[in-house]
Parts: sequence; C-alpha cells; structure tokens
Amino acid sequence: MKSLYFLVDCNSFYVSCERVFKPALRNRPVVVLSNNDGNVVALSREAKELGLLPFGAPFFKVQQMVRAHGIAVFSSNYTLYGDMSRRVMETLAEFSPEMEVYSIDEAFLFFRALGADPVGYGAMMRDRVRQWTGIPVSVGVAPTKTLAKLACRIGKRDPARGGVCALVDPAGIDELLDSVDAGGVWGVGGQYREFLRKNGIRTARELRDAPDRWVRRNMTITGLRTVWELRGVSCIPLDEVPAAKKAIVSSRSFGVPVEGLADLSEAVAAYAARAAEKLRSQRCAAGSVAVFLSTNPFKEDDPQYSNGVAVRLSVPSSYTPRLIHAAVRLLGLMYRRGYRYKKAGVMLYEIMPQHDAQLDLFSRFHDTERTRRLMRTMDGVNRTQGRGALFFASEGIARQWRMRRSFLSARYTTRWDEIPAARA
DNA sequence: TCTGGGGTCCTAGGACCC
DNA sequence: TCTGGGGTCCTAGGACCC
Repeated sequence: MKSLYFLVDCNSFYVSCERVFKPALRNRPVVVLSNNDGNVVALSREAKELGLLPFGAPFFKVQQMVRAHGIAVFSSNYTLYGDMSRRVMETLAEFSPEMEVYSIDEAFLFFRALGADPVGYGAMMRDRVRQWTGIPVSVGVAPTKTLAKLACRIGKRDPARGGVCALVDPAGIDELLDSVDAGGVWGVGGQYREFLRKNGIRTARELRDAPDRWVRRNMTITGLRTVWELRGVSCIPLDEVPAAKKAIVSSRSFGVPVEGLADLSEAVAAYAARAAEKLRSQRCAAGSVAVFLSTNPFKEDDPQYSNGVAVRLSVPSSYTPRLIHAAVRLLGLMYRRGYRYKKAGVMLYEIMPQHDAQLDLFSRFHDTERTRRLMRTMDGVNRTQGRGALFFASEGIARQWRMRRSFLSARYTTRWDEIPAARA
C-alpha cells in the first residue's frame, strides 16, 4: 500500500456549469468569456477541436467566427460557478479527510495508505461527482502532486482511459513522460519551456532526468522541487488550510470608458467595499490601502495615463467606510482630467488578524465593537440575500461604469427567482 | 465599439548595521 | 595595485498558477 495523491479536475468547468442547466448544449461547441466579455477563457472540447480559438482570444476579434460556427457564448457567471464548485468540493470531501481545494475547479485528495485499486477508486469519484452535481471530471493519481497533475492531463487527452489515469507503477512511466511536452508540467510556464528547449530538454522525461545542479542554478529551488516530484519524491505537501491572504485586490475594467472623477469615485468605492468584505471573511484588518487607475493601453491613439498610490492607515482597519474613505482620497490625489479611463482597482495589504489590530485604543480611527457588529450584520445580509443587497451610497446606484455582460445566464442555484423551471 | 482578475514564491541588489 | 564579513530588511522584477 502506498500513499497517493488524487487530483480531481473539472472538465471545461465554466462550460460544464452552463451545460448542467442547458442540456441541449451537450456535444455542442460552447465558450465562456472573461469579465467584461473581454476574452475567451473556457472552451468545450468541441470548441477546442474546431482549432480556431486560442485560449484567451479577444472576443471582439473572434466574434464573427464564433457566430459562423454556431458556437454558444456565455458571459462569466461567477455566482453560478462558485456555487457549483462548492457542491463538487463537498462531494469530494467525503472520499478523504485530507483534501486541498486548489482552485475553483480542482482539488487534491491525499491517501496515506490506499488499499483499493487507484484507477477504480478514481472512477468512483468521477461517477459520484457526475451523479451528484452534473459536472464531468478527470482524475490523476500518483505519488506526488506534480505527477498527479500530469496523470490527469494524460487522462483527459486519451479518451480510452475514461478520464482516469494513474502513474503509480514505474513500468511504462518513461514512455508516458516522454509523450508530454515539458511545458505541460505543473510549474513550467512559457519562459521556462523556451529556455529548456534551447538546452535540449523537450519532454517531461527529459526534464525529470536533468542534473540537479543545473536545474537549481537556472530554475531556482522551485524548479528543482518540480524535477524531484517528477522522480516520485514528494516535495510539495498538501495545503489543507489556505493561508490568510497577504494582499487582497479588487479591480475591474469598465464596461465603457470613464472620464469623470464622480464615476471613478463610485467604482473605487465599490471595489474598496468588495475588498473589505474579502478581508473580513478571513477575519483580518489591513494596515495599508493602495489604489491604481489606468487608461486603455490598446488604444494607442488615446492619451495614456496610469498611476498608483498607497497610504498606510494610522491604525489597521476592516471597516468599509474607513477603507472607502482612504481609497477615494487616494484616487483624488492622482486623478487627472481629460483621460478616458478603462480600469481601476483597490489593493489592501499589510494584512493582520483583526484581534492584533487593536494597538491604539485611544485613536478615534480605531475600529470599535460597534463598527464590527455593523459590518458583521451587513455581511450576513449580503450572504443570505445576495451580494449587493446592502451597499454604501458612495458606491453609486446607476453604475454606468459596470462591466459588460451581454451573454449572462441565470444564477440558477442561488436565487429563488432564477431557479430553472421544468417544462412538461 | 471591443483585449480579465487575483494571487504566490524566489532572487538580486542596495541600504544599513555591527 | 588589487575592495572585509556577515546579517537583515526592503524593493523591483521575473517566474509561475488558475
């Protein structure tokens, strides 16, 4: 019996979420767009097989082709994807007490001593997630996380495996690693891929067999860990409890260019409020606030301006009005008239646990029990009634600047008034 | 007309200290 | 003729992930 990592990865996750509620889209090409309908960020297998759309293609450039091929299009619906993700993760959590939710559509499960046949066990996970949530997944099994990622990739690539692949036996592993490009290894991105090619390393197997000293010198300690993991030596442990964020960013592109300070202030206030909500959800306070702002760099004929400024708060805070106030003031410091702004954002950093933030009991800026109760109440209402049920007037009502979402599906699972209806 | 958002880790180099 | 040795902290930049 061996200790093993299972990586469970949802297939074309955003597309699959949309398909659960529109079964007619099964076996059809479907794409999902990024925020603001900017880029193509998810493609169904059928859309990938058309071979026309690279991941990340700007939607406006491919819109004609998308229409010509009858590809279904959706705006990002993170309310739906977040809720579907939670259901998938709850289903998986029943298989092992040791689980790391790695991203919205992936989780690692760890088994100290698995008695069962790994492929059969992975198939059971796949079937149960499908049955309970409607989401198709692929499963990779191996003694390290990096190999489990690789196994999952192979399982997806090769339909005969039914979406489950184990790299457990040393026999045959060389051929499998040789069939995967080094750039397909977790931790090897485009830059390293090119660098490796120039040095004669093209496949995962060749990377695995590269000399330690050379890897350490050229790819840092992180690269060396990756190589050891390819050899079956576990160096990247399961991270069950995600560490508190060291920085929290909330930023968006605008649906239309924004020029006036009043509109920008609304947007910045809304972003600050959202960042503060995330901050409180990890029971922390922020010591510093930064705001950044920029025009559209793709519009080369427009005058360009971008800037960012930060301030340290006299006392760390998680109180939304205080953070909004600081952010809007920073915006005023760098705002210049006569530019068409495309994007703004708020970043909170120097983050610490809320109870450590009580350094100066006499400051009039200090968060009090009263302000905390107020925020807890507000967060509670927004949790149960939907985000945005309660907000600050400074965030604006009309919100001309809000993002474009022309192809939005309903929030089927989180809003009673958007629940799907069955037709007889 | 139209190009996303949110994070982490590592290293090099400079400032400063003893 | 020919630079001291470390330690720590900070920042900027580069790489990666989804």
